[in-house]
Amino acid sequence: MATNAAFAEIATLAGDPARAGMLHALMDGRALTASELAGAASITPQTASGHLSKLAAGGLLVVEKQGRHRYHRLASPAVARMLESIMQVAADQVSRRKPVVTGPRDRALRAARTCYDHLAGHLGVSLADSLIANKQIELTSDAGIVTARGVSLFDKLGIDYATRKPSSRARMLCRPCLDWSERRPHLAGALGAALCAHCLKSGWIRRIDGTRAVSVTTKGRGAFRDLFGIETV
Amino acid sequence: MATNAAFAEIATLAGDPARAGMLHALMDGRALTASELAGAASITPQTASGHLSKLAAGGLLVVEKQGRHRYHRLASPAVARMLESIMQVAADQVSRRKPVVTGPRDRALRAARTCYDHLAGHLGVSLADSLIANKQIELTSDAGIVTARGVSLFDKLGIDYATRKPSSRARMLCRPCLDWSERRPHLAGALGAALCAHCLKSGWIRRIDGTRAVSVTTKGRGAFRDLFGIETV
DNA sequence: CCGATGTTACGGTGACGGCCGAAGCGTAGC
DNA sequence: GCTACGCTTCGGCCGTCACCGTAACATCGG
Repeated sequence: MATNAAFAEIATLAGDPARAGMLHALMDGRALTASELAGAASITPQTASGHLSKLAAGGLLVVEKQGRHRYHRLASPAVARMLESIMQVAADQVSRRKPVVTGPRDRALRAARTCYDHLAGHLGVSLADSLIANKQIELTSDAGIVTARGVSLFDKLGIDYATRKPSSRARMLCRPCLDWSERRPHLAGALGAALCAHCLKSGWIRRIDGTRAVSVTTKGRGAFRDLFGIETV
Repeated sequence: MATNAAFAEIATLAGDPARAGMLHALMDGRALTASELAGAASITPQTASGHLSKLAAGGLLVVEKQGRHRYHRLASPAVARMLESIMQVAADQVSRRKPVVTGPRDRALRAARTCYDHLAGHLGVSLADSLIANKQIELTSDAGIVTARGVSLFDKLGIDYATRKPSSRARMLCRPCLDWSERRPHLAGALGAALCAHCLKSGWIRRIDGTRAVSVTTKGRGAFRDLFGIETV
């Protein structure tokens, strides 16, 4: 079967430690240069270049030329979802072997980070918990919906959660995404992306240098407390 | 980062052609013996044995001893979803290069097959289309819901689509799954699994020997025509 | 035009891993 | 017990691929 070979090819591309590191670094949805990715994967630029051409040839990345820089980005949300799903399975195995190894440098990542286009980490899970507790969304392991209460909340915040809305406004769709550090679902999908964008735009959170981690601003601390009852550290 | 190594390990496990073939064969959710899997991957039993121990050690498979047979099965729905998501990315690349290569022996698979625990192929997509057209479900690329009309339909059929139902019966949750052969979403999640189980239990479809393909019975042909307006060949 | 920077191409080296043949172990049936 | 069968382990062969050094190629700034 031809699909079988293609499957193995894609998985092999993701299977190399160096390439995995680069894909991991691109999971925040931004575009990075070959040198930045080389640093992220701890390899030389020329080795990274080879990997990147393979990833691009395999359709996992798209490349954007801009002067003497070449920006690399995940090719599609489908690729991001694939990486997420692999991380979930990997997280299962890790936690099964070791109780939990909280790296000191991972603290920021575990506290709050972006996951392609939405929020993850303790902050992401807390937000989802708050929305569920206040009956603004409902989540199962497979799917999620926004309730009428949720619709009014997001309207009030001015969050445009859908380009084309389904038939009923009370039935906005969203998607759960298992958090690899918290091991509980956070909010993904179109609504998760819109919420994350709103947090960034409003200055509630800020990206930390070149990582996926984000920090909560003073303004954000107040907003999360007032709107969602979340105390951020 | 430790998670990075674990990620690469999982992806590498899925990346070998032989292992990919075995995982592919296990995608229907059943448990197969080492010999059957060796045949599916076209390798000798001793080679298969090595692969299977690695897959089990990596947590992708669980093994069940039964006499002198050892049955291998996907470890969890999360693993199945991971494989699905890789197939989706792989399908994108395949179709991008070649117009579409319909293997003669794949005909049955493309017509109707199981995808871990739900229906896929032309039949699966047609079912989803019918449910959408009749406003019994709504699907986006991320999520889906069952409408009130859908609830009454599944109640009438006696399909128990959820163990614990969410607050409102009119808002049952389901999940879309991009079909790799049809390239359009079909119905997955708890509802998809329940619907597939009902089709099997009612004798509407039957598994074809040891493959993922299913055939529509005469009884099923009538049921699909009457209930969903689908003409099966 | 010239150096600096970012990126790609090539060749050689080393190691990891898949593959099979042969042999060892456990279970089932006679 | 003995034989048949399924499965696993071991040993050695071989191909593949990641890696880096060196070098060539583009682009930007001066």
